[in-house]
Amino acid sequence: MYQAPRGTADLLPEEQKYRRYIESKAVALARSYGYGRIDSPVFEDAGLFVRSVGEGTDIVEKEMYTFEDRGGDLVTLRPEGTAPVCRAYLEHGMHNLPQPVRMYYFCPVFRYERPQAGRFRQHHQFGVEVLGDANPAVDAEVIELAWRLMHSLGLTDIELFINSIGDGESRPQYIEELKSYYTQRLAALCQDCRSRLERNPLRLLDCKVENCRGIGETAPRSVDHLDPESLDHWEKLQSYLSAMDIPYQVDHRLVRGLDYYSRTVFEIQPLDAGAQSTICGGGRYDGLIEQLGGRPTPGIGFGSGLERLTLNLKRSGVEVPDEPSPSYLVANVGDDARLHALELASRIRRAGAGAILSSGSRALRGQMRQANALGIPYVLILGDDEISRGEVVIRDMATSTQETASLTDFLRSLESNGQ
RNA sequence: GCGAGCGUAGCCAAGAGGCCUAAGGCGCCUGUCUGUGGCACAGGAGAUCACGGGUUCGAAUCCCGUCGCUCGCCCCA
Repeated sequence: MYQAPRGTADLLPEEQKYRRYIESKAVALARSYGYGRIDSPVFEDAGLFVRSVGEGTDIVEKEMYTFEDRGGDLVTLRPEGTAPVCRAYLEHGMHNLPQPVRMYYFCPVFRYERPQAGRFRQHHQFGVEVLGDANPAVDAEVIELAWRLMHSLGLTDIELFINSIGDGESRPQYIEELKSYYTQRLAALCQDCRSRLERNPLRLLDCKVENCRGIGETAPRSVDHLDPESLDHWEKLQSYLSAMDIPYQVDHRLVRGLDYYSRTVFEIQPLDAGAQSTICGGGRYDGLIEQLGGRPTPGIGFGSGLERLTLNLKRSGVEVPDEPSPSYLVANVGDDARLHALELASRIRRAGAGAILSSGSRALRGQMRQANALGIPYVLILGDDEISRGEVVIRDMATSTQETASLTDFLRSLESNGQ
């Protein structure tokens, strides 16, 4: 038998309410901040991600689904949400729109990883991007949006971590300093950290190994090596967050695994953090548009994993509303009744209400059971007697009461309710 | 990519070499109730015991491999 590919999952009907819930909250919030939706293709030219995410990153080096299509083009299944939005910004000349341009998206994301709790090969993200405004007030707005999204979902036991990793000017100097600090302590470092030293020095700070952690505590901090403008940006961001009553913690070890970030980076995590705990992560990427061939254009955004959000909703016992059942189930007894039931169900739907046509192959008892199991509030009963009199029995399942009405009256009241 | 645990019907599971033509529960279907749900009782359907190979007179049970899931690392949402 076939199974869904490793690291992928079917989202079954009974799970959809979580996805629907998150989407409706996220859309409402994004729209209230003036964001417009964008949908980009599931696959892109492979080069887009190599250039934006960065050649040395894990994502590009070993996690991308890249293949040659039948025409010989090298394409990649989207491994993250930001680069395609930036590509679209450039492709559609959005710099001619009033700046900044605010966009949000929902999309599947693909990374060839080893699956475990909260980590998949295909997952889904909600994300936002703001392009064309370098002001720290925008950083604060984006972070506030992320923070308020979590709260509107009912996730309140969460923490916000922020850091600044400097810009293209100051970062190389900081990285050099970091390297020399770690090089002096090379003997005490774990194997991974030794290779990180050359490959991705910023990640040294994030090592979980006990020894390296200790070394990281006293390592040079990026915020102490900011150029004057980045420092100003950093300080303003913090004062803005405070002004909006958003509690945050500065985490000097917070770095992110994508090369395009500059200045502000942030993450939101649940308090009882497990391994794959980050439910929202983002940052500023002022050099990215230029990197992709555009004019220098600042940008900032975040991504949030829908599967991880769902996991946390379940863990925290947040009540998510069920998707409503249709109001009516049309039960029928006898071959003649089937035709009339079909017609009645159709007319109910045309009047704008929901109806399920019961398979009349079972006894009425079985049809009632089905209505009960499906949570249908009203059962309409059609048998030979009702049909010959042009009537229908309307049973209210919650109160176990029922009345007989004429079909035309019933449909008329349905239509007037619909308007 | 590395380390550890697990894999018995749609779901939860008993089972530890022969008494397994695999217990029980949930769910599903039917009946008790000739046209009326939720409760109860009775019955029924549903499993090549993840897959492949091996050991043995005999394997769900032991061994090996593969696949999948879970947990940790790495990395990230």
